[in-house]
Amino acid sequence: MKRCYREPAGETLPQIEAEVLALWGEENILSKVKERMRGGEPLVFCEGPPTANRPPHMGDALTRAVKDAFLRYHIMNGRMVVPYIAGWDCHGLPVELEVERSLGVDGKAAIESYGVERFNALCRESVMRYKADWEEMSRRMGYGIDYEDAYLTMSNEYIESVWWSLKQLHSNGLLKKAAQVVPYCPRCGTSLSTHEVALGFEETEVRWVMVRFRIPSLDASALVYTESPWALVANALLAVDGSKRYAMFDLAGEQLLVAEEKAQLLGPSAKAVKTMQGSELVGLSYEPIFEFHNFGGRGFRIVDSQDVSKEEGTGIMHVSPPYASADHEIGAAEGVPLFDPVDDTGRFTDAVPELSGRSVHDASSEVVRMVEARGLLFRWGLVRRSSPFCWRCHSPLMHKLRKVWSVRASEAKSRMVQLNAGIRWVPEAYRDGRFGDFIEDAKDWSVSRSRYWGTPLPVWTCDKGHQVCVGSVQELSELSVTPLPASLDLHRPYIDAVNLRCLECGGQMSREHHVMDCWYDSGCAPFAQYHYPFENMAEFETHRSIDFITESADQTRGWFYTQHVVSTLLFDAPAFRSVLVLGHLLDDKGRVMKPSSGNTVSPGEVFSSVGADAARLYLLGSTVWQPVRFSMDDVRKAMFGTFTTVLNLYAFYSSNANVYGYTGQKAKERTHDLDRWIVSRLNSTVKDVRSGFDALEIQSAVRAIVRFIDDLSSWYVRRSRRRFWVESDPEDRFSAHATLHECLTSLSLMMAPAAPFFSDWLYRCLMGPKGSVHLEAFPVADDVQIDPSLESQMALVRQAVEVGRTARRGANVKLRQPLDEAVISAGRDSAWILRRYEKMLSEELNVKRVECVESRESMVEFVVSPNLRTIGPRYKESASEVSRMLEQMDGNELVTHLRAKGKVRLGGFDLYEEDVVVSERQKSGFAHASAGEMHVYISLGVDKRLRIEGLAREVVRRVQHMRKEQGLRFEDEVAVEYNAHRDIEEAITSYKSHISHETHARSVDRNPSVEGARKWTVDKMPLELLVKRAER
RNA sequence: GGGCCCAUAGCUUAGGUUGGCUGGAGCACCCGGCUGAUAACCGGGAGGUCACCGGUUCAAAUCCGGUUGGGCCCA
Repeated sequence: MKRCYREPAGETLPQIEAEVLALWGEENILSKVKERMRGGEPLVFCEGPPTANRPPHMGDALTRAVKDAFLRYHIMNGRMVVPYIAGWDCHGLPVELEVERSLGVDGKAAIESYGVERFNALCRESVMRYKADWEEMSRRMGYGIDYEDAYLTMSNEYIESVWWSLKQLHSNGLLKKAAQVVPYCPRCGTSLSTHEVALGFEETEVRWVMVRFRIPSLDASALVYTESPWALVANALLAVDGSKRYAMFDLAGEQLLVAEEKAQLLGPSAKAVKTMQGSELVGLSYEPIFEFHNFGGRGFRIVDSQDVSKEEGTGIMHVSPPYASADHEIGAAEGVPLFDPVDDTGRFTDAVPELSGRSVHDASSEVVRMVEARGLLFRWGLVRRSSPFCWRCHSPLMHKLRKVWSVRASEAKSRMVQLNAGIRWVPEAYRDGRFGDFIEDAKDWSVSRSRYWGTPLPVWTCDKGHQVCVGSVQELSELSVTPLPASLDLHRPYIDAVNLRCLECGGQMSREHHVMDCWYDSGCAPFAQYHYPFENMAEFETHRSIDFITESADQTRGWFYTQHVVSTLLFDAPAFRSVLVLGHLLDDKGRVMKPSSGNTVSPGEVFSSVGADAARLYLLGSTVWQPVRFSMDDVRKAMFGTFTTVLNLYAFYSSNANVYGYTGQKAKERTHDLDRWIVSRLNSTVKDVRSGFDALEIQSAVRAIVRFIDDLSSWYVRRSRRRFWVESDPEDRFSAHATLHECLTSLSLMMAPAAPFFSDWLYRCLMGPKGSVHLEAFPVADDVQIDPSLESQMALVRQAVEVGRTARRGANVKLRQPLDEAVISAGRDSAWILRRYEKMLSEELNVKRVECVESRESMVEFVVSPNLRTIGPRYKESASEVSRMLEQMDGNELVTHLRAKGKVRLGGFDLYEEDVVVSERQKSGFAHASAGEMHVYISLGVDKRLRIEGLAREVVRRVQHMRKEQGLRFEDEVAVEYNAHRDIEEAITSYKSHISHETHARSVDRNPSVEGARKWTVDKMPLELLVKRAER
């Protein structure tokens, strides 16, 4: 016989995936998908570019699974994803650090002596290497997107788009250079933006000190608290809040000055001697702790500042202008000359001979000693603080005055808030919560970095201070003093060699040696991925905003933010319209997966062990915006059943379809309840899955699919089994085959976004190897096929079956033993429904008859006993006679009478309802179980006829078992020989044709001396069986 | 110290917007069934103070307030 369908032969999920992956490669499936979606309604997407500086981990796989499922779903629905390309974040400190490490060099001086050209070449190589790792992982997990045309933030085209944006900002006054106190990494020698700082908080112990500043005119010492003792070296001023009260305290004979409200700092023994207004202190001079600089006579005074009130401490703040932004503002306002004794590596210069060459963080304890040596240390201690570290090299950060370029994000605060209101956030709380709060308080964004591997800041200046911000390669070439080389790499050091002619004075201009914050690069991705505005004008102009992005929650201050800033300033439009924020991936113990904790799981290992689809289905079935706990074991446990069940459903389908020559023809009208039911369930499921995807609640889509698989397996196929091979009713057989075919095909389509490999494998098995599930449309629910009342009826039937089986089990009667009768009581409506399914119920419960009743009264025996509390006083000495008579009565009869008439006359005595205690007893001879209103009673009597039938089924079962052991296909015929106990023999002879039919036996013969037979015991009776493949 | 999110069986979790019959599943465990899906399939049992305290209500896992614990973010 020609077999139309491939029959599974023990393939595992990873094997199936490897097979499908190879097919996709051979067929170049991606180009077919792209071709298919051409002309569809655009869906603008942007891959949040992973930084190609480390191998991908499982958390990255989660993000990609979500992106992929989303895109596949919409592609199947006819959307055209633009631009449908991968993207890679190539620049920045992370990459440089990786190279520094591999070269064994540390710091900028070492890089310069190694050579920027060679250094940047290595950076490029490093990026390409990690990019390859990422592509490998992404392809293996089925992330369908164009990797060949991926955007790279290091490409000349991308850089040109970034330059274009910078020129727009520059000409609108939104990109400016100014001296600012900024977070600074001494090791990396560059400043960081506020949101970069946010990425690197770590818990550490910080040394605090309280020091004395002598104020000769008061004959007292001002107490000052600080957690950066080293900055005392550059102290220029003290500041108080003029509007506050201050007090002088006497403590062990010493006069100490602090804010009045801070008295508790000094302890109970301190006595206030005198109080004064802060403004009275302003203008007083104090004795400097150190005199490394004299500040031209403008320093060592007490000044007034609003910033003091915000400070923790004593209410008196020491001011060291280069190391805090508030301090810098105060210093500038007071006209204090700048004194910055710290170099770019964070070390003290020769201006502080005692500390020269020591890094500021190391020097704190030495500074404390120096203060102590001068007798000015009041107290010190350690405190746990979460303080900022460099998000990449983990050096402690400092604040430092730098000339930096910054983007005036603060000027667009309110517009950013307005535009954010139109963005759909999932979960919603991010919009006004974490993200909304952040943009409401947006700070200027310092974007220049004094580094090497990055988009060069395209600003050139001449001797006269004229400035030009170049916005394209074309413009560069026009302004260049010498012709540009044919293929100019826009990176350093090549770009540094390009000098421009100043249009204002004709002088020569050279480039500012900064590169851009790599977050600025990625913030430009929405338009730079198209090389806008140099190419693809239409693609970008028609949409402006991305339709959908998704990344993990840490991008709230990262990519989500930088895109929003750039897009608001440049286009006055939101960068994206909807965003799904993902939670972190946790390990099996609920801890965050981090390379530093050593608890990461390698995606490759997961995919080859349990399969990418299983991992995907597991991840996508979780509530992805909350932290997701992940362990390989969980994936195996949770998903193994789902895939093997579908695989076995298909195995069942294919073996039957092959034997009966069914090849996928459509069903005509469906009449069988089970067919109509599963098709209804199928269409309901399609609805649920769609609404899950549409609402960005992918987990509810996945769960609906899993529920359907369970219904298909545990009810539809189980109940329909025999229909698949029934010879007598080919119409019905056809209907069953066609229905299962339709269910499996739709299932493969529904599973395609979440499990792209297995679904395609299944689809090709069902529909032929030429097609692919990914070139098909996502199923559309047909409302006409949905029959809610049928679905609820079937649920009722399943409940009745479950209760009935519980009853059998309670009485310890195996399902294989046929019984006479089941009585189901379930209330009027339910009984009415169940009657329709009596045949199904009798098969499932293996009874000859099913009776559905509305009340269970007939199944209950009433037991009556006398209530002596009322009878006793009334009938005195006759009471015992009344009791005896009562106990002999038929309970049911008595109760019926009593309930109808209200009293009963018994041997001359009147009895009322109150005189009779009625209790219920299950009718004997029945097993009983109940659930809610539903009660099922099953008759337990087994007469000879039932016993013989049961024995016949035992024989069938054993023959089937032996067939399977011999690996026979079910169409193979066998010859059976037996020798058995008399009773079993009687069963075999009575049911010979049934047994032959069920087991495909050509002959069933008794043989008293059968050789090589298997010995069984059935109900303590011997049974010897020999099953051989029948000769043709 | 502030903000956001979370807490349901041993584990993973549904339900919570819209308060309402007995709080559903899956895994693991124990028990069983089926036998033309068989290294498959199906069922049952046990297991819950719905974190805690208080409030609103005829009625709270659900709404409100607080407490504790956890996660993330910030200062």
